[in-house]
Amino acid sequence: MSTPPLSRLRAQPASLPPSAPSDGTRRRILETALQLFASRGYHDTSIRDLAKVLELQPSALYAHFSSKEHVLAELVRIGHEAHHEALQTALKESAPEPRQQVQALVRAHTRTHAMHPQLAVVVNEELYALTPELAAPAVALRDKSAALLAEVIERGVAQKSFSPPHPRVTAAAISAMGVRLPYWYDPRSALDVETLADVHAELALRMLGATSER
Amino acid sequence: MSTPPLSRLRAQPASLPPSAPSDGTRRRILETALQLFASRGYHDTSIRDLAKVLELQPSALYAHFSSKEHVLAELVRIGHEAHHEALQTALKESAPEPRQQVQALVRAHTRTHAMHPQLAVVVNEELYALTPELAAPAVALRDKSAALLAEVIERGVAQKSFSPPHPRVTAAAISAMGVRLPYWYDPRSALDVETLADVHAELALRMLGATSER
DNA sequence: GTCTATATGTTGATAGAC
DNA sequence: GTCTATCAACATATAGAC
Repeated sequence: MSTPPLSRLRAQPASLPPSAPSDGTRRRILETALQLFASRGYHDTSIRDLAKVLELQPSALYAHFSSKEHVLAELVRIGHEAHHEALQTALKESAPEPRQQVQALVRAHTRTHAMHPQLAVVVNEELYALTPELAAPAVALRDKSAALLAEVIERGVAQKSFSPPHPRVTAAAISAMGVRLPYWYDPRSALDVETLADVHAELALRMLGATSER
Repeated sequence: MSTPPLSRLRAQPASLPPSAPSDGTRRRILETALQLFASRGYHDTSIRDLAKVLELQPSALYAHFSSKEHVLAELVRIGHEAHHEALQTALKESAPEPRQQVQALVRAHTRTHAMHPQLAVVVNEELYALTPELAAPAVALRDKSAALLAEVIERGVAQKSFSPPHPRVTAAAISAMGVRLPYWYDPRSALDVETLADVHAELALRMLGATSER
């Protein structure tokens, strides 16, 4: 780890979604690893660093995870599953019109990234530190999540509710708003998450050429 | 480095902007480091990995850079300077109206990220691997670049050419489109860089509530 | 499930010859 | 400016006692 330079992410308590294990030590390891991986990166965090913060001996960690890589894989799994489930739930609870569905998807996407910024960063920046076998389930979920938005946009274009300048590029731009959030948004700022989600939903509709009608 | 898992970035020839040193070995080191840092990350690339690709002994690198960190620092410097200069030039050559200036800034931002994707990734993901002293000049340039866009938006809002739902969040969303480009855009695809830049400029104007009038 | 102790390989960086 | 050789520190992971 060497001496701490800049931190990649604003310091804040590591936040795991409720789907994470509730068990004692295993959860503590995941939370601490999340904090360290998010601020210094996976490769710059050693098993020793992790054990030190946990006030355990390095060897004790191997009673809970078979390798450092499996700790990361578990975080990546949790992150992708929480994100995908949030999107699916949002879609299911939304009215069937493309306009409302885009709003629902964007709000869920934004909320997830704003409320679990460390997890978002680790999932996005450290996925490629995993062997293809361990990364595969996450990559599959990623594709499914992207398809949810793409399909809604496609439907909106087909029924002329949307008129984006380029559907694929616009979908990427909409996704990017959320993905970049952890790097500048401070959840303790005056701007609360729900307002932020509303603004992102409005920006998405503008990009798609749909008026907001709220 | 261990065995290559997934690559972080689509494989493609490392592309340094013209401002990089033209000299022989020093430039070769930078190009190779850029390729490796972009695909595997700084901390997962060893001096030995770098030397191997260059067909040099590890010790030979120290005749050109005083440390591994200084190689990264040089890449980060080149990347930030090229980006900032592109934005400044775009502004200078643009008409003075906020609408045209936003188009110019977004086009330059997008071109830079599309044409030098590895550099963009390394600059954005590995900046925090540097000690604060080595990172400081880049951080300063970053702030100046962000201010260029913020000021144009502010001016457009003041003179009622723009009506973004939230100027700061909208500025972040506009920037995010470009920053996320390297992760999905393939410069060899049918979508050429100038078309992409046009689409991003149009999306930015839509977010700002300015009609395009092209 | 935690500890002490250690095996085994890799790391960034340097010394000194040519 | 490159080489060979090497140092000291650190890495992940394991063995075996309690």
